[in-house]
Amino acid sequence: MASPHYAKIKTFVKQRISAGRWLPGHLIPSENELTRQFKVSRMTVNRALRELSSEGFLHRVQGLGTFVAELTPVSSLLKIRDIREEIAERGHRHRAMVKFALEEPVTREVAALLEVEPRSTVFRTVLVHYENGVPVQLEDRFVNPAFAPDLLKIDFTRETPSHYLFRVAPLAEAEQVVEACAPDAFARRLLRIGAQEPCLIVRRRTWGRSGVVAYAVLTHPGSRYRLMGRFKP
Amino acid sequence: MASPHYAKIKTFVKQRISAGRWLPGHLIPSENELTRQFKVSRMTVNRALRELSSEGFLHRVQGLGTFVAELTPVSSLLKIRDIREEIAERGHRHRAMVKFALEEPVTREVAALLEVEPRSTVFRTVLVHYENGVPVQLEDRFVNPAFAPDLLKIDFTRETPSHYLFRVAPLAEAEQVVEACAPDAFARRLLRIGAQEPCLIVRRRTWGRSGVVAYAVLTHPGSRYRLMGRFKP
DNA sequence: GTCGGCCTATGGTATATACAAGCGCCATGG
DNA sequence: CCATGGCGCTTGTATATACCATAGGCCGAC
Repeated sequence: MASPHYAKIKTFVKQRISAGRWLPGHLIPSENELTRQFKVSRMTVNRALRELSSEGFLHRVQGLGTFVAELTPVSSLLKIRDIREEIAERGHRHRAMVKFALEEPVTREVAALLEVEPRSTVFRTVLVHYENGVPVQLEDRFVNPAFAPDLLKIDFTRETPSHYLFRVAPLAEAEQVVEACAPDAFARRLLRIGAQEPCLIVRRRTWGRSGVVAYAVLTHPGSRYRLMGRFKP
Repeated sequence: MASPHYAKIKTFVKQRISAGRWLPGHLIPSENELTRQFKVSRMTVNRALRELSSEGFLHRVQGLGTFVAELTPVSSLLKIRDIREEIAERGHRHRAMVKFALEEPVTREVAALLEVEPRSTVFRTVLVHYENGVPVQLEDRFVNPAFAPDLLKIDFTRETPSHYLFRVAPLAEAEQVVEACAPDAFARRLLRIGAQEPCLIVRRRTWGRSGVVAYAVLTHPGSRYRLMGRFKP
């Protein structure tokens, strides 16, 4: 066993969380309890839990105990990241459910956004992304078939549309508009939220070398998703 | 001296770095050296340096020593704009209503965000910004008085706090977190919206040369505000 | 019933100590 | 000359202990 004790405790706790045995808000064993379970000193347990807390996995309250942090994933305002990678980076489990993936005639609005002919067809994929079993993003994506003719052959439970598009049409530019909206019935059902829960909607257009590759409407439950950006002017 | 020893050591090291006295690659004093300087135990120094290392400020090599980390490039095209200018640019009328502007003791949360002592006081300004008479932003701002001692003397109906801070403490870095939330009663009343109207909340921290200048919570009615960013990766 | 103080469990910090492990230097011996 | 091992420095980890601060429940006094 090469890795130090505190690392083993961290791994133990992270596994409980990512396996869903300890859900957000769950009170985990106290330092003294873990001290007994792992037969190490309290300082070692303290270090493990303190680090997990600073990494955002746990939430500690003096006098009360240590809780599994609420799911408030933070994603980037400035970079386009694949949600699957983001979730994996947090040590969580990602799963995608494909609602549908097909070729359909464009609406006038989408034609304008994708800069394609009004009577052409585009690919449209609708997926729900889950983090540890909780739906965190409804992805409704329109793709210009000229840039990704094989898109519909992809198994989206293994590779996200976003990741595939990065591969076949490297990102040259992006535009995002962020807003808060009440969810429609479709989003409520797929994200398993109530009508009163606000949603964070990101409308994103991405460009490759020679034009608009995709337009995506990403709907997130307000309580489970945040966007973050840090920058120097 | 409210803050713990390890935090003081962290602050000391960060100041040396941000002041440019210790440049990237510089070998900083060893744990034992700092132990003597600060008259604390080695474990305390170890914690301070270990945390700074995990936060990316330092780089440690067993057997060699602790070095100031190389610069990690952060690029972005995002800008912090003064809302008054934004509204003026759209050809609309801006008006600000000052709800209050005073000095008050910090909460623990704000103390941590502003990186000030837990029992100190900070300036707090609460304003509502109107575009053509319609409320579009509730601004709740906490300011470190050290950077803007004369803040409360400003007439905020003529110059926004944000604009004043740009003048007296030039922006070196910023961090924003965006989320969608239901408005609380206070926001509902000031923004004149219903409970079911989602809000877009931007939490923004801004840095000057030598520390966190302000923390602002900006609440916008979802139907009247959007954030947009366009960028190249 | 209500208020206030006490008790206990929790996490937060600080210390002294110990040993492990990585790196560089240098003396010693071939 | 070079190789090797010892030594001293560094950071990395682990422990036992102590005391502080906070939250919440409990119980008695009023």
